[in-house]
Amino acid sequence: MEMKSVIRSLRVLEAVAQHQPVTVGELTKIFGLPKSTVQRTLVTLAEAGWLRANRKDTTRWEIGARVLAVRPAALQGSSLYAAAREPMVHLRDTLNETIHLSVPDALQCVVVVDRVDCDQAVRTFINIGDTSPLHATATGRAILAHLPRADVEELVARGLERFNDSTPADAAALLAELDRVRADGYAVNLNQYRPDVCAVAAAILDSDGTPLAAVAVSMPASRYQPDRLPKWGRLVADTATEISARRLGA
Amino acid sequence: MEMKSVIRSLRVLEAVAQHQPVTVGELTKIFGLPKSTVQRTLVTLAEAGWLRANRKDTTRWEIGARVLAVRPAALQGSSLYAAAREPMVHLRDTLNETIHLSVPDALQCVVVVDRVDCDQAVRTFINIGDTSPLHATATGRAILAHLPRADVEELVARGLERFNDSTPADAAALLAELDRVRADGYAVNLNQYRPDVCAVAAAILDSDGTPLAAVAVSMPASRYQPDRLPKWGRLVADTATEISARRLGA
DNA sequence: CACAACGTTCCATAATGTGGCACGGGCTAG
DNA sequence: CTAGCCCGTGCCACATTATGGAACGTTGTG
Repeated sequence: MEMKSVIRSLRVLEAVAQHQPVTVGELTKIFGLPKSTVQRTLVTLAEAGWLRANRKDTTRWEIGARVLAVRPAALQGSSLYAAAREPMVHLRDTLNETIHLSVPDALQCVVVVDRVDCDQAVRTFINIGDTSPLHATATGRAILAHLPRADVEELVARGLERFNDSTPADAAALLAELDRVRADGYAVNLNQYRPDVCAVAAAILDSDGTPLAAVAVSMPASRYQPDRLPKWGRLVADTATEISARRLGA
Repeated sequence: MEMKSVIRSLRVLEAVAQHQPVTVGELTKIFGLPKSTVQRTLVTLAEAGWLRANRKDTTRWEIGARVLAVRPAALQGSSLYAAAREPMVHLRDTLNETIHLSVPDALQCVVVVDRVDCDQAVRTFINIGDTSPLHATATGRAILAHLPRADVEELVARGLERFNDSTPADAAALLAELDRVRADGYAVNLNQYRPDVCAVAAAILDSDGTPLAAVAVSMPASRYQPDRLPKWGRLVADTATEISARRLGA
């Protein structure tokens, strides 16, 4: 409602990130704004260090380095990030599936902040920065299971979007699943968000028990084997515990 | 010169990143702006998803997750980032010193984008997002050595800031050093930028030979041993080569 | 209990961003 | 070779938009 120029500038920044390196003309088509407005916005963002002209084609714009100094608190000082790296690589080596690290964003969603790829020919593909709903994914529920009951109810009150038949439909189903997550120490998602994607996740906790993030192993549904779940769940949970411990020890 | 509100909003965003979680009052002290202006800016940034209220203390603001979807092209798809991780950990394990990954920012500076810590009691401390000049650091010169002569001259023309007596003073000194870097395959920095910090770095190249980034091992000057330089240089250069290869293979 | 400090809201003011237009350079088709 | 086109860039009168002082409500403290 306020500061339209700021909001618009940030949208432009996001568009540049998506299409970089991009020209003024391309952006005017995306936004339907006058050329001069887009141009001015780009110059301003560049002046602030958030954008820069491409070195090879100076009429194309790309994201500048300033962006890297601005990171969510969970990643600040790289404590979570650095602590997670080696355990994630180890888990990938053990399971040979893609491993993700995600952080919650204010009860809205979880965001993928890091990824370790496997070398399978068929594998899940999720980008750093991608978001997904808390209630419909293994990562989200691993985190939800460690949040106060009130927060879960707030989330339920906002409505649980369904992505297909297996997405938890109501508060009861979700709460029962969260109980199971707490009992087992890991969360599971079988095609409940993206079709054909299964995942097993566990929460990374702060010293006071607050869930800071979650690690997950995700795979195509075709490679999911129910009988291996207890073992995989334990491995993921152990990885999360190891990361929590390293973060606090550092 | 233009769009003051946008520039100011970005400064506020950066300040929040530095001090998060932070209150309106603290920010007004930092900027000397009226409370209402800061407040409005914060709400606007939050509306755009770049900021959010802290969950535990809703009067404190912190960086939102949206930021993570906006990354420089060099890191896009995380190919560099993911490719670099394991070789960096391996190098750290071999040398037990802090390892950095940095990317150049448009002939202006290099930015640290990743870090693997060692467990030494005394160690170098550089944050992700920190920037340093191209001509005065090992990382910068490792990259400069692989840029066209014209680019180096452009940089020289802009002037070479000196940080202490050992910083390269003129074009001749810098060009001679770059020749040495190309011959040896690694760059060295002995207290030329930050006092008491030594580093050995090597460039990570794209398929066409463009330098995309550089890996560096950095250590307190007290642990630098000249006789080990050839061996360390070779290890760092091998790590850079390995990262280049992994990135292209992926 | 009263004061102080803080986050939040409101609104008249003018400063600020807007976008139509025009310029110049590079590219392509005739 | 040149005419026509498209693109990035710079300008400027207009009015939309952000500004910041002042007032309000709440919290915690002496």
